Amino acid sequence: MDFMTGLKRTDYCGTLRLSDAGKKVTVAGWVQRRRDLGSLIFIDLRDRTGIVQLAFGEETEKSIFDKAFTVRSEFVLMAQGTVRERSSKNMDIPTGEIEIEVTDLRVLAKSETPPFEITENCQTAELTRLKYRYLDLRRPDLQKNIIMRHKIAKITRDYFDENGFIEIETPILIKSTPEGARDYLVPSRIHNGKFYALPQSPQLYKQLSMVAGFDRYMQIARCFRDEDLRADRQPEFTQIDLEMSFVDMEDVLAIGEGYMERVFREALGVEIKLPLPRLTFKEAMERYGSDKPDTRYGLEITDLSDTVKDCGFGVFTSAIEGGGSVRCITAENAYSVLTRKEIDKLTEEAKGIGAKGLAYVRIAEDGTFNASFAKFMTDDEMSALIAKANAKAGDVILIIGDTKNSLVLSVLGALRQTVAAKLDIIPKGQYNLLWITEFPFFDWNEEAQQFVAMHHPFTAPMDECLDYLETDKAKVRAKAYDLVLNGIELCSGSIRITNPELQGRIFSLLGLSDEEAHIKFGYLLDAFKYGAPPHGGMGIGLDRLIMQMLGCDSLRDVIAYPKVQNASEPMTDCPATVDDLQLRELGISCVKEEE
RNA sequence: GGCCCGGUAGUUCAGCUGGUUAGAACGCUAGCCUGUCACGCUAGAGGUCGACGGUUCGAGCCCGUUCCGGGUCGCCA
Repeated sequence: MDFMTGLKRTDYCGTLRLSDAGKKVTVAGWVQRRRDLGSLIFIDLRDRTGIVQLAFGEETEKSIFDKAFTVRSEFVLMAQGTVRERSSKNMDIPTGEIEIEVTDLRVLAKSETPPFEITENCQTAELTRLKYRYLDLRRPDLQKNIIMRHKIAKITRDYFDENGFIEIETPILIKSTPEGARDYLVPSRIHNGKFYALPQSPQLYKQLSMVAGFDRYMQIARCFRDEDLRADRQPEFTQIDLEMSFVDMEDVLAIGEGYMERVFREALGVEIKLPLPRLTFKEAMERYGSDKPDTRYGLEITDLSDTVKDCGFGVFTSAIEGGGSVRCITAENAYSVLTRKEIDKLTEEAKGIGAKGLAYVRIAEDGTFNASFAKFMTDDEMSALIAKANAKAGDVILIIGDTKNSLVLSVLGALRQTVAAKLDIIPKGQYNLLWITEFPFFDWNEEAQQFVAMHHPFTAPMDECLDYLETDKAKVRAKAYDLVLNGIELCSGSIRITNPELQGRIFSLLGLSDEEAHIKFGYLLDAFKYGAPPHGGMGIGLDRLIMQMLGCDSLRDVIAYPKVQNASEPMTDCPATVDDLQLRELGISCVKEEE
């Protein structure tokens, strides 16, 4: 093995061009590939900027040539030499017009044969890649993603700094407030039997920072939730956390969408048109069956209730009589894709989410149709339905009826996504951002048989809803808003309650006694006694934003060291057991679960 | 916790109706090769078919259990 003695890197591999010809350079990097032609050897050397070709031939000193012969993939090299124009050029790569005629070569580290090739678009199983994440991250596509992440973080800090925000670090070891998601707990050695929690978000600290007078706060904050993973959900994730004083909802939305405009322009060169479109929660649910609709495609929901309320099909009429509805989506030109077999799959999906069944009408190109319920309907009823659904030859109508409206809508919302994917009608390279506003304040929790806060208990109800907080909870809307990008929830925020009296009222409506409220949030309530400015804010999911901007399917592609589905990390194999001594110091006895 | 999909050389995969010694490509090793750039040619090494149990004369293949991974529902104030 060699040392770097006497050499200092002058250039990155991927940056050299024909204009550098004749220049004496020193480069450093990893061996992408060695091509041995006998008395000619070429080595592709790679660093984070790209690849450059090192050339060894008859003009090369023998000891250098022999060293080049021993080099293998992923060896770490430093090479000094002269840039020269190639006799045969490779126009497929940016440095393909030149090569380095090597005069000094150092092998700084050898490498075993890696478990997978370090190339773009690697097909290797993700688990293997994650076990060797340091090799995976060496691949150009992940390098690109992580460097883009850095760039976006930089733009973020610039934007909020320019808008008067102060970055404040809030603690990672905090008090557990067991509501919402499960907390990750950290045992205390000094206080045996007591625990810290890792923050699900810096919510209360940022509000306290408003009481402290910082006026505008931001933080690129790590957040933790001990819940099951999804492709777009990691147990630890990063949020651009914001809070602003003396603002109403419009001010917060303006800052939020200004940020989106800036980050898309500077990081991607994409222009986002402002103001962003808005939908109320109610409208989003009725048109798309989701509070995070993907508006890149249509397939909107149509209410058929009026059309079928007197028809002969009992499933429909009883749904409506029971206080529910019958609604559909009309999949255009889906006749050949949505076969009986495919519709059976959709039916299974619908049932999985709680629907009792899925009715359909398939209209052939010649205008004839078959429907699962045709025998219960007259011809007139059927044509009225098809007309209301705005369906034509070649279309497929998918219909859900139920006594519960919310179920009808959410099932159609799910089918809408599945069908769009099957029909391949989701445009690529499009970024549909929109705000969802006027969220319900309360959410009925079936399990607990009580109303809980849909957002969090510090969210302010809309002014016009204050009068029926006690009398008609289902109608109360909140000053809460989400930002949705291509069907993914990107941000969530609200204007907060700063009136201690109103806060007390909300706590009691949520079934939280004064005493409980005081134990859990006493410090916040106390703080509000000393002059709390009106404030509100939001959290922007940084990982999800980057994932969408880069067109990735999984958060794991934009997080350097992510967790896998069972919340473990394959490389370090955590979580792991600890010494008995460590447990004793913490006053913890490990109880193994028995069958 | 439920459901769906997957697990065969280092990697990506094939493996028929259960039937000889489990194959291919890439990678790896060695030799040859003066302009390659997915270099080429020749030869070679490399396998507990995720694990355990069962059915069978015989299991990579069938059955059961289990582990691991991916997706999803529940869950995620």
